[in-house]
Amino acid sequence: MSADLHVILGDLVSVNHRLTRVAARAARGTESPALWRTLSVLRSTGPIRLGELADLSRVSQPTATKLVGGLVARGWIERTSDPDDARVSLIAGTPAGEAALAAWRTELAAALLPYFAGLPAGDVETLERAVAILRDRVEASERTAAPHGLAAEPTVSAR
Amino acid sequence: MSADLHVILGDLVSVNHRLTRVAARAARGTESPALWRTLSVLRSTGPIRLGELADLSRVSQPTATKLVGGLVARGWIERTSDPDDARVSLIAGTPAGEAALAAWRTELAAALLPYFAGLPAGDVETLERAVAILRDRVEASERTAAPHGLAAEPTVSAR
DNA sequence: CTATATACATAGCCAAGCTATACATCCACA
DNA sequence: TGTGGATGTATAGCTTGGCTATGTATATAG
Repeated sequence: MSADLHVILGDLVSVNHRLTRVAARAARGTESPALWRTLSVLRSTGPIRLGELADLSRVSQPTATKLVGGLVARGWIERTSDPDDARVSLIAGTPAGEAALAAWRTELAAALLPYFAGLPAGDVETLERAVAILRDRVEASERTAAPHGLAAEPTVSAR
Repeated sequence: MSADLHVILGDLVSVNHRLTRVAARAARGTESPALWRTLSVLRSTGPIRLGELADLSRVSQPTATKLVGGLVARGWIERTSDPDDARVSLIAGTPAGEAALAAWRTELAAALLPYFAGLPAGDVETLERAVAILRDRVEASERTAAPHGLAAEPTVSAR
């Protein structure tokens, strides 16, 4: 018998926060969750303008500006100006950024692996499906979130 | 067939970060994830000393000191001194703290609910089981958490 | 051609995380 | 019975990521 969705969502967010701490400590030194999140959004959308990036990342525009600054400094993204509108800057990931993101994911997964060692195959599959469900919901919310009508392009299934 | 656990874990952390942003924006004004996390740890352990709280919360001791300060200021926890050891302060939740935590969870869940509306019963159940699995792993890691000092090396049972 | 709207940047604040270090207390042992 | 090292917390000071409010440049409408 399934508990109320309310309860599940509360538990989900709680356990997420705890897992985040475990991950942060497991992957010592390699931190900057916000940067990875931003990169990961960029990767799933392709080049977009800064405002769109902010909306999709669910952060304010000034926060996006800051994060973009950090990513550019690391050479993980590039800004180009829109020829049709001098106000906007288009943000795109670089190969270096993609490589860094992949490296982080690998390292993080390796660090977390011991905590999940010996997990029954059925549980692994449950986690996999849960991740898919969550990603779907999050991305659906992103699609309806962007007040920039232009962003309506059916978001590429991120993977 | 199930993808590699590595990939699943990487995806899990990624989607967690995104979900965290969604939750943060959904539950506007009611923020302070770290406080809730701390309260929630306390609630599941009962009164403990500050150092233990830091280890279980997976934060450094100074960070725990800060968080505890904030929680005391809000009347959500209490510190009492250990009669047997004048150095330690014992931290315990208060009824007010428990009520606040419950209220937050309710509010958060309500805010997230729209994103998950119309989720098939099977998916709900998957999420529920995933939450249970994750909680189990996180708490197992807490049990073997670093006794103090250096990084938490998960004592692997099956490597 | 001005006025308003839009896209981004800047300023300035706060919370949460960290390391390094200081302080207070306990405990082992001569 | 001191006294030196261990242990538990606190303090200092830094960084990052988040926010609101506001400034600046460009676009567009009338």
